[in-house]
Amino acid sequence: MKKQIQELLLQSLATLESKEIIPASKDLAIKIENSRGSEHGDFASNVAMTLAKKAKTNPRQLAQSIIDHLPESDILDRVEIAGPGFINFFLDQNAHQAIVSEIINKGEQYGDSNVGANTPTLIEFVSANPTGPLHIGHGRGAAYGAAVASLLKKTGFDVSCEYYINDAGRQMDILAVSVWLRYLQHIGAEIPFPENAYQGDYINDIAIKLHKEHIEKFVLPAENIIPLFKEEDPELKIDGLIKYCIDNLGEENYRVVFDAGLDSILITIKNDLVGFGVEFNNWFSERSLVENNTVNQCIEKLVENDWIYEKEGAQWFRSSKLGDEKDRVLIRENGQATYFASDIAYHLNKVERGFKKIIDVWGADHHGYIARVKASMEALGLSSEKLEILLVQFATLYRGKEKLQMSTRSGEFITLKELQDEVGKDAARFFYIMRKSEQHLDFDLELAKSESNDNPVYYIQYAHARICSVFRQLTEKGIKYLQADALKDVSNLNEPHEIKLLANLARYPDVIENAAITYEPHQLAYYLKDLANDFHTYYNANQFIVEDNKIRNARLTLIEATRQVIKNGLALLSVSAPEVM
RNA sequence: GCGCCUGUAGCUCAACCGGAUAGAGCACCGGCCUUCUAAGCCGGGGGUUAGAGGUUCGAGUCCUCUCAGGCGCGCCA
Repeated sequence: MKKQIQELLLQSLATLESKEIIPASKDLAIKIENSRGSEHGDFASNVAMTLAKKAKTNPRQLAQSIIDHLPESDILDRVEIAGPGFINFFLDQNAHQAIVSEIINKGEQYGDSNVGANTPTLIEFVSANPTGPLHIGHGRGAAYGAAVASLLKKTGFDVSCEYYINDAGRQMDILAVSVWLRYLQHIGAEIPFPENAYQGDYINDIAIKLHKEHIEKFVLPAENIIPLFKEEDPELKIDGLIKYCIDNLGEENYRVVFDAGLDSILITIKNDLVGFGVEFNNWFSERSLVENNTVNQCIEKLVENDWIYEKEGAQWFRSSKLGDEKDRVLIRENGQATYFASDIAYHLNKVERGFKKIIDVWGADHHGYIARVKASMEALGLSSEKLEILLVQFATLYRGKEKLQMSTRSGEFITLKELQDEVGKDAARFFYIMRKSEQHLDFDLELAKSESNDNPVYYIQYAHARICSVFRQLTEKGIKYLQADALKDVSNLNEPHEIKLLANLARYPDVIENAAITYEPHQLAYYLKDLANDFHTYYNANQFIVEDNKIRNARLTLIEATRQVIKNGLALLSVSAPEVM
């Protein structure tokens, strides 16, 4: 609808250009917005004000010329000038009513568009280190990433979702050692446990399973291990333990312990995500980049173009030449590549797989990382404009007024699974995306759980269930409703609440498109609340099942269309649309 | 100290690349169930958009400074 108005405006402006009333210009950015109040019509444009200066006239006069040259159209009832020079468009009733059959005909496809033009798009999100179960902080990234992915799919992007598994690097070695030490303790060895190793109970579970499968294959004498705890620096202590473990268990056995931890945690993560309604097309292993030499090749390429230099025994990347604050280490003094080195290879790989749009969803604590990744892409001759990094601020969990603290290392955190078990998937998913991603999120467990008026999820779902209920009533009363016939009666929709609902239903495709291209799923959440409100108001003001056949049919098709849009919108957020509540 | 994000009603938050009288929910006050689910609806009070300048027809939105909060500034990931 908006597009049609835009087209009319463009034609009028073209006429004015040809008459030289306004100067010709190449790209006219015509902005049409949905009017806020109905007294300003259905749509409004500010072109007259933006063009007035160029046309050397005043806005209201120009607005009049524009209106005078608008082509005839049956979708418009009237057009008015208002305020400083706004042009307000009032839609004809028929145009409003036509949306009902459009929605019913398109069904689940209502709201789809092709602005994405099948652009190959990769969205990487969650990508939590496999060192423990997902906690509620990861949940926000999961819900947000999944929602953005769904929106992009709906708007015609060819989307692939990916989880990057950080299965290489020091954190994973710490995990392996944590498992190994718990395993030794489980067998009965009197060995301490470092405070900076992973403390969670899940480590014990993995250790016990390891013992069950491999018996005492990984036992080393405790008297050789205990001296390693004399080291005072906790970081050096754990490094010593890692080294001892690898050296004395042997690469092969160490890998078994390492993989026991990795695999077990990864399975948990996958299951939790599936339960949360989040599925990935691909799980990409960091280790694979190291093992198939992509990381080395990448570094060689940078060396060739003089992006690398040596300092203090390490290999540095000249990221400061490309907008970063400082240069960054790629190869440490000990010969190990840094996480950043893998990440350069990973982003190169993403481009080489043919993705034209690459989206990374990161926690806000990684923002300092953006400049170096973009720098690395430029250094490799790739356009960093393909890369879109979306930051998600942290979520703070509250139980009523009480703030719940957490940290992964200490093992004191609320997992995503626990959250879901407590508040349910629907509320969890909705609450996570309800706020703009760059806003800190206060997640109140009590509120999410409450099956009451304060909970927006139920408010929307209730609208859906109520509509389903009306149709059940219809059946009970034995009243016939034939959709195809009923659609012919939509001209009976003229009550103020009906017009409001029709107008809001028509907005849906715009909402989806805008939410998608700005990566803001919260817009959809707000829209659905608004739509649900329109419906509840209508429900309370007008009776649907009335004597008059035509009016009854018209109203039923309207709420049927409403039901469809609510269902479509909730589906995008992976929130269910119950038929009974 | 430097960089990024945030600051809107008592609380939690919206405000569509700068638009018209800044909007919702919660909380508070007052109404609506012999009629399709009251998990609902209607009405009311509540604001110097942290503060000060600037840009222009027009600023919560853009620029500068100040104040407050969060995060980052590793040869960790």
